[in-house]
Amino acid sequence: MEKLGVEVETKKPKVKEVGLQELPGTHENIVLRFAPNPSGPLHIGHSRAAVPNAEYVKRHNGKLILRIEDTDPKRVFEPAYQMIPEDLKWLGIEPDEVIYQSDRFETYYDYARQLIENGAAYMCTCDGGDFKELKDNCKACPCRDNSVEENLELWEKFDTMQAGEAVLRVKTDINHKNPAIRDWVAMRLVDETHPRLGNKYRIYPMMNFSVAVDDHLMGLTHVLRGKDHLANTEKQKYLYDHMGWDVPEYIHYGRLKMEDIALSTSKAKEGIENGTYSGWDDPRLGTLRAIARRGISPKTIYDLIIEIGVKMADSAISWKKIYGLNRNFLEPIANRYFFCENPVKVSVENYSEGKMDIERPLHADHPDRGNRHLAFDGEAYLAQSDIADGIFRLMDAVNVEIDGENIVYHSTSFEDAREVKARIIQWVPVEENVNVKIVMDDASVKTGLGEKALNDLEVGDIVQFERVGFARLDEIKDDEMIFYFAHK
RNA sequence: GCUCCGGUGGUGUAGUCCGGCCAAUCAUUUCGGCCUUUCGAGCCGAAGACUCGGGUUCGAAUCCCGGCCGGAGCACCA
Repeated sequence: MEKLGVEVETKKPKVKEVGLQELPGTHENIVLRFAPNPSGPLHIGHSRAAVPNAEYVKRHNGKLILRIEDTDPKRVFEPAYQMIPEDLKWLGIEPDEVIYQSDRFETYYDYARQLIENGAAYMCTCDGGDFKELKDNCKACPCRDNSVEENLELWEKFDTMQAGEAVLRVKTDINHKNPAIRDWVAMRLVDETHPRLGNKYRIYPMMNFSVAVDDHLMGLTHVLRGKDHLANTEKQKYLYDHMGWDVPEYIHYGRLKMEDIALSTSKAKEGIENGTYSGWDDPRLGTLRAIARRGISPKTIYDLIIEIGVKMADSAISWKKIYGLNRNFLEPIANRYFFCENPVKVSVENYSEGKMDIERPLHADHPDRGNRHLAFDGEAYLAQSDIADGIFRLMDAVNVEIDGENIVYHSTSFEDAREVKARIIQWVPVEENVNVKIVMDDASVKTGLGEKALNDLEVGDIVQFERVGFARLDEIKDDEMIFYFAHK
């Protein structure tokens, strides 16, 4: 008995984690960072990195750094400097500090020099191909044996060399079983004009170098990154080792595959430039701003990413899942309205009930929100796709029988409609209505009429068009309202 | 090819480290029913999974070995 008791006690309590696993290592004064390359606005894939960082910081009252990794001028898209913080804000993420790597070149140079002085890095003037040949065969290149003095001399002259003529390499293990790890490049020459630096510098740090220096200097306790950085983590550990720094806790998460939108930032940019897409918020794109425009709640994305967590296995997220979650947010807030696509004006023969003022609640579950009013006096617009032979109930109004071109009054009560199992369809009054366009998720447009109560809406409001789906009001024009379709 | 990493319902997850409380959690999805009124919302209900084969063990989703499948990296990109 006693033995059993001891065994049970040594076991860690199994705490049910909600979504994110507990952070390894310290939970005191944690410092995390989100470090995107400013090549465009944030994509849904970026939220995979941003959200867990922000969530851990929130849970442990830590510090979140937004670090803009703009050390490759070819991959900097200037507007992204503004777009990234905007997109983070939409997600509900406010970094405690924003840092631009392009401000820190002098720092990188200091550490590069230190590394050379320690004999941990060397200037390599080999041809790239030749170096690879040697490296792949576990052979050091001739430059590796140069003295510290020779290296320092080359380092001083680095700035005057031709791009490609030399690089600074960090010594690792030339026999490392993974060739990718062997003596990686820390600094190279770049002649491109940098959007923030102009042509002030020619010596640019490689990502592995600037990231490791910054992660250390900024006191990162944990580094969350995709598993595509696994080899980089190992490379960077050599640098920590050379410098005698403590390594942070590394957490690698798997790839996030998103169905339908395999669109990379560069492809999206190209499509925008050639007119294929209307902009970064084109509904076909997977950018956060496109998703926002369609009425997807940031909370949906945030929660979904938390649910996916930071495990190493890849995951594929589907629109169905996003829509399903988002529906839970939208259902209680979105008021209901009628919309008829490709409206057809119909007159109900033999209708003699006179003018009806029909009231329908803005939301069936929230009567306190009030009612909309729809007038019916024997005529209405119906959606073309709803017109077919049979008995139909114009929702809350009358029941009609359609037979080819003829539309004849059948009855008025809902009970009569039920009795004949009439399908219930929505309609729009002929006197008072508004022109509505709905931009669908494939950028096609549904054109039709909506009820006049839509006039009370403001841009940004999300509604549910009954039997059509949820949509966000994007723009109010003089003679029409433009919605973006979210989902059913 | 080489190096490394994964594999729980259609999808996303919990459980795996420390084997039994797991005939496996929750969400989404699909299907069915309900609803004085969304054939598309809502409500209720149901369906559906441990990659395979060996081994260890009284007992394996969980530990070991092997196969299969999938992914990533192999840049003077990040």
